[in-house]
Amino acid sequence: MEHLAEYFKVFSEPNRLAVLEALRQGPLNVTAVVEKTGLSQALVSKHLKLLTIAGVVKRQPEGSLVFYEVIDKGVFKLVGQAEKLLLDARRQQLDALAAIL
Amino acid sequence: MEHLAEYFKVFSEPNRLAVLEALRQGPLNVTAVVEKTGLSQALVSKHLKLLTIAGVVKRQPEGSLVFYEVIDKGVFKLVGQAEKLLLDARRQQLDALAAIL
DNA sequence: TTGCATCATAACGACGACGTGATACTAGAG
DNA sequence: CTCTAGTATCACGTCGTCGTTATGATGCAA
Repeated sequence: MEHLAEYFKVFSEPNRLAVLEALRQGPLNVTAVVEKTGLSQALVSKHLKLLTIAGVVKRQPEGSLVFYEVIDKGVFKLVGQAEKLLLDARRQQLDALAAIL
Repeated sequence: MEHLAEYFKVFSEPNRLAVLEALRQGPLNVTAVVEKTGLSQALVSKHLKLLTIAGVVKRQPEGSLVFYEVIDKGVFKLVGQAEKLLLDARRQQLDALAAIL
């Protein structure tokens, strides 16, 4: 249960999520992720390291570049599910509000 | 994207996850959750409030008791999916290790 | 070898979340 | 009305994580 919470924590950070999204369409090297997200290089490196340790992303050096790739694209399904639940939660809250007014 | 991260954050805490699990089989009042989880009353109250604000759980007072209920049981699907991905990530890491040794 | 990218790490300060203990609030029993 | 069980909230200390700046390490080209 603690491990599961830690896994969720991987996705609980906006910038980390942005880094993950940058990798949705395929492998990118660090600089490419930096340009695509607008985050600082040090920060991108940190998040990529976390994602690697979490087993979400795979690190592969190629010459002087280092490419990162999402291992199991099922993570995007997880993200999509969360988005859906988030929308439903919003609707429910509006409904609850409407029931009062 | 920030909101999505916040939503993930809801599930990124072991005790909060435990509170949620306690509600898997149906509505419970606060004391029941306290007994089922072993957490302090104040802490359970806090987590339930968070879950309510997040729209995951519904608060319904009944007499002097207050019952909480999971609104959309799809959240358990989300949790299950995360568990699956977590397991796969573990396997992948072992495979990566085996590829080196 | 020297220089220039690319990437990783260290040290630091700031901010937020967690858990606890104490206290307020509420509804119903007596 | 009073007392009690159930629930919510407050104040506080603690700890983790985030982002930045600066620096270290690596590979390739000239």
